[in-house]
This record gives sequence, structure tokens and C-alpha cells, in this order.
Amino acid sequence: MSARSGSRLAWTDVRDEIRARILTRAYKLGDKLPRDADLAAEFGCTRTTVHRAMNDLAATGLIERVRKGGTHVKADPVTRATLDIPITRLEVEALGLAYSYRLISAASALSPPDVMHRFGIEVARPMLQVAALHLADNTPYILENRWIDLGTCPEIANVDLAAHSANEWLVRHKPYSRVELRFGVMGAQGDAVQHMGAALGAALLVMERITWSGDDPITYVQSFAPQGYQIRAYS
Amino acid sequence: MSARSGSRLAWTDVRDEIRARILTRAYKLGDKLPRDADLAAEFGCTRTTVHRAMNDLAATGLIERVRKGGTHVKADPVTRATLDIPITRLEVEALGLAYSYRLISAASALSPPDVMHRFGIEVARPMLQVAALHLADNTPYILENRWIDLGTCPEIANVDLAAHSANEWLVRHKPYSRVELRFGVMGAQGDAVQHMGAALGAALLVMERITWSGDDPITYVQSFAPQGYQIRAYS
DNA sequence: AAGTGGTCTAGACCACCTT
DNA sequence: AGGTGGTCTAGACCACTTG
Repeated sequence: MSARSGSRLAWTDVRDEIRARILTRAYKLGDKLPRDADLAAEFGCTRTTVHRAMNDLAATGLIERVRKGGTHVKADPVTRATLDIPITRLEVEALGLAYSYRLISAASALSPPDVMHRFGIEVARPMLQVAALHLADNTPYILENRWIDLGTCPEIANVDLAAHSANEWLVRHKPYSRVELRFGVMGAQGDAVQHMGAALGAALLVMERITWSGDDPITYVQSFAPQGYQIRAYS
Repeated sequence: MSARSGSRLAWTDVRDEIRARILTRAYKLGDKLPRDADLAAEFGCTRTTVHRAMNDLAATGLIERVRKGGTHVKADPVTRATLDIPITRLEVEALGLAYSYRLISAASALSPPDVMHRFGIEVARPMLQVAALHLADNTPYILENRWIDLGTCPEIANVDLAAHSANEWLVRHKPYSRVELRFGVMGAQGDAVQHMGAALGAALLVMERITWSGDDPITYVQSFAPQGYQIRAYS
């Protein structure tokens, strides 16, 4: 146990000790762990403290907890990590590069089937479609093709999208309650070739972001980044 | 407030109410929120319950908490999401496809500088380099180029890597305490062309995974996936 | 039906950071 | 220096799910 003797036991100490037992295989994959109450007795702390430690381990995907079923070390561990995506302008500036932004087009239209599918809606809704290019030191950084729900977000119609990116405006003015991200890859074609100066077929990272406020669609963005762009996640 | 009248207030109700106030901009970006104790009084619950609700919101990146400084709605929100990456075999099988695996090469070597850099170590260590191909319905699914630390993980030398993928063996036998992931993109070349049957320059998703047990390196993998491969994250 | 984790209260003390 | 969030205890009740 890593707690300094004399000091009270912290929940992180309990967590680290349990994790250590799993790492050293004192508890093996699939094993059932003692009940919270028994661990609390062993560690000389409250069940609440053990509970918090176990909760943290469950959140990282190392263990699984089921009422009455008890706590088990996961038999098929998954690699779980957390991903932070800042506002694109801040991301560029954090790299020490000069940010600029160019509006390509903005037009109202009913949501096409693929966009409806992403949002999980059955009926087409009026949306604003915005294409824009983010640049770093005048080099294309991210090309985005975005759909914004005009029902959920009517204010966007009055925003000067040539001056402020929809990315930044939405993040600052329309907090979401749920988000889904998808990452993939494709060869450059069409707009990407035209606006990013990419060679036809050049490798592009494709990033899709879908956000909702409750069950209401906010925005769906398809972003394209050239080779060299990197996304980081950590545990 | 969404709690059924008569029932006790749950921490999720408090969280949802606070979140709703942020979404509706009753609390604006950058605003300071009331002290936990005041919110507890308003909601008629304990400070502990408010604390748990606020902690959850802080974990999703919506608010920021500082001792003595109080709780603020984040002024520069980030899109935060969680990513799960299963064992590759299970991922393929979950798609309803037939999984197979082919060992390409395995050889001991001292860690080269780029690998040391990924692990954040200064001194070269003996490692096992393993190249392997995962297939789905006999089509190349993921090509991986892996380095395994023989100091942290000597047992790997006795594993029949032609029969079991290092991916699965490590995940099952060497739980990590920390992981870092990176995603990028590149055009196919060298091994990718040779082993995946990719056209030269074809877009490939590059996924790097670095794991540690405490401060000890476990493995560094560079994985390549062809167009069509997709990674999902959610909040 | 019963056992296990999940949550809430009430109170206390602590640690950290801002003022 | 003082206020705020962070944590721990002790006890109770609840909810889910398994045997």
C-alpha cells in the first residue's frame, strides 16, 4: 500500500492498490474481486472510499461491476482513452502558427438522407450547409463541410460566417449534450482537391462530428485534414 | 427539475439541471456558478450530492473547478469523447466477418530512437519487433508493426506469435496502467504496399498505441488500416 | 429471496488556491 | 488568511440482478 503510514487512506491509494493487484495478476483476468465491504475491512476504510476507487477502475474499463453479481476483472479488456478536440483556431494557435479562415459557401437546404441518418432522424429538416477552410500559416489545415439545424439553431442565420467560423461560433454559443465522433481515411477528390490543393487521391484524414442538444440535432461536420495532422488520446 | 416529486433528489437530476442551465445559457460561458453549498441549499440536498454532479460535468469538460476559485463554465469548451478499442479479433468478429491472422516477422533488437522517443526513455532497451497482419474474410484489415519491451515483458519470448497475435496476448496478459493513442494518415508505401496489397500512395489510417505499466514501457504499435476502417468515439 | 453495488445524509476535517 | 472544493466517516436505505 502506498499511503504514507499515519495518514488516512485516500481513495486513490485504494484504487492504485487494486490496480496493482490486477497488473501483477494477484487478481487474474475474469476473476471475481472481494465485495466492497470486505475490501473496506481489509484496508481499514469505509465502503464509500472503496466504492469510489472501484468506480474509477470501472470507468477506465479495467473492471466491471454488477449489482449482486459482484465485481470482476474484465476478461476482454478494451483500450479506453479520452479525446479532446479544441476549437480549431485555438488548436492552430497552440501550434504557434498563424490562423486564418475562409468561408467557401453557405446555403439553406433540406437535410439529405445521409445527414438525416447521422442524426438518427426520419424527417428532413431545414438546415444551413456551410463549407469552410481553416488555414495555418496560409496552408490548408482543415476543410469542413457542415450542416447546421436551423430549427435547433436559428440564430446561425444572422451570424457573419465570413468573419467567424461556424466551428467557433457553435462551440461558444451552442453547448451540446451529446457528441459522436468518427475517424476514417480517404483519397482526396472533388472539393478537397480544389480547396486544399491536395493531389487527386492524396491521403486525407476524415473526421465526422455529430452533436445534439437533448434529442435535437445541432450540427454534423465532415472535416478533412491532410497528411501530418494528428489526433491524440490518453487515459 | 426532472426528479419525480416525492422521490429523493438524485445526483443525476442535479447534474442534468445544471447542464440545462448552461445549455439554455441561464449560466453563460465563463460564468461563475454558485458555491456547492448554495446549490445544495437551493436543491435541498447535501453538498456531497451537488459535488458528485459537478464532478461529472467537470469530467466531460463543460465546467472547471478550482479550490477557492470556485466553479466556472468553461470559456473555451473542448469536444471531449471516449474511445474504446477492442482486441482486433473481437472487433472483426463483431462485424460478422471471419478473422484470421498472419505473422510476418519477429526479431529482437535494441529500441531505435523514434521508439524511445514515443516511450519517453533516454536509454535504448532490448525489444522484440513484431510485424503482423490481421485479416477479415481474408482481406487485409490491419497491418501492425509492434515493439515489445523484453525487460518489462520477457514472457513474450516464449509465446508462439504465429498462433496468437501479440495484440491479443498482450491485452490479456499485460494490463497497462497508462495508454496514449495517436491517429493520423499517410499514403501507402513499403510494407503496406507489400503486405496489404494497397496501391502505392493509397490512403491509410495510421494508429499508434503506446502503453506503460507504471513508468515501464510495454509496447508501441503502429497500425495501418485501409480506407473504410472507422473509429468511433462518444460522450 | 437475498446479496451486492449504488446512493444519500450529516458532519467533519483537509488541501489548495485566490485574494 | 480565508474561502472553496476535495475527501473521509458512519450509517441507512434503495435498486438491480442473480441464483
